[in-house]
Amino acid sequence: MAYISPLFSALADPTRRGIFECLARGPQSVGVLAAGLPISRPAVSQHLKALKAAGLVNDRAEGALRVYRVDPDGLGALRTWLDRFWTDALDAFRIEAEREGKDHGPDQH
Amino acid sequence: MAYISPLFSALADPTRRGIFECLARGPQSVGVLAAGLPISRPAVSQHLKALKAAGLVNDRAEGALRVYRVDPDGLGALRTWLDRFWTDALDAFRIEAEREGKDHGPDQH
DNA sequence: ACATAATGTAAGTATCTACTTACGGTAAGC
DNA sequence: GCTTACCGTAAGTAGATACTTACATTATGT
Repeated sequence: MAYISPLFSALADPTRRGIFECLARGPQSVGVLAAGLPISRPAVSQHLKALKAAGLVNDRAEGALRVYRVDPDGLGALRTWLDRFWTDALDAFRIEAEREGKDHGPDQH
Repeated sequence: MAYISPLFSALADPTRRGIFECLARGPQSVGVLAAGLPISRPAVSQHLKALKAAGLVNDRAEGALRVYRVDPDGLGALRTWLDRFWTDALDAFRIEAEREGKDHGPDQH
């Protein structure tokens, strides 16, 4: 689970997450993405680089343009982590509830 | 969806995510958590403060100790975001696949 | 009341990060 | 070939952040 940190780091920044959400509505080139944002185009390139390193997006050359799109594998890894975590937390809750009920229940006067 | 950033930020740091994963195996006090980590106890307190601000953990006083535990609402918010995103991305993929098939399909000589 | 234990907070610091501008490289059009 | 368009990278900088030590606060035990 060492490759999960870049996923969270990539999605932690609001601007970068906005770029990712925009790509979720369909593939897009760097220039078009930058045109709809209040930051420079190189900044968008750097964000896309981070998203790509995290496995959240792919890129392919399309003529002179470079089109980025969401990579489902990245979201899949996040989903896997979250699911495993969800079950662990629920198990802990169940165990804790049983322990509370037996050993530390509220005093009935 | 403005409250999602602290969630990702909180889980982006490996140390803080480790604390959260430890809490997923059951509630724990600050001192015990710090004893199993290579950082100081105040650092653990600060991480727990961030996790609490993100809605990922709760804390309750238990005598002189302060016990922290996972708050399922935080994970639920993450799961909701991820699910909505998952469906959006899949829709975009389907639409893109149809568009590719009609307008830009590979040339069959 | 006093001492001890457990924790949160304040202040300081080194590192990381998100941006900027400047520059280099590749593809399309004349 | 030359220009133009699109993009990535390099270098620099202001702000965020993850730690540290020192101190304040609250609860338990004698």
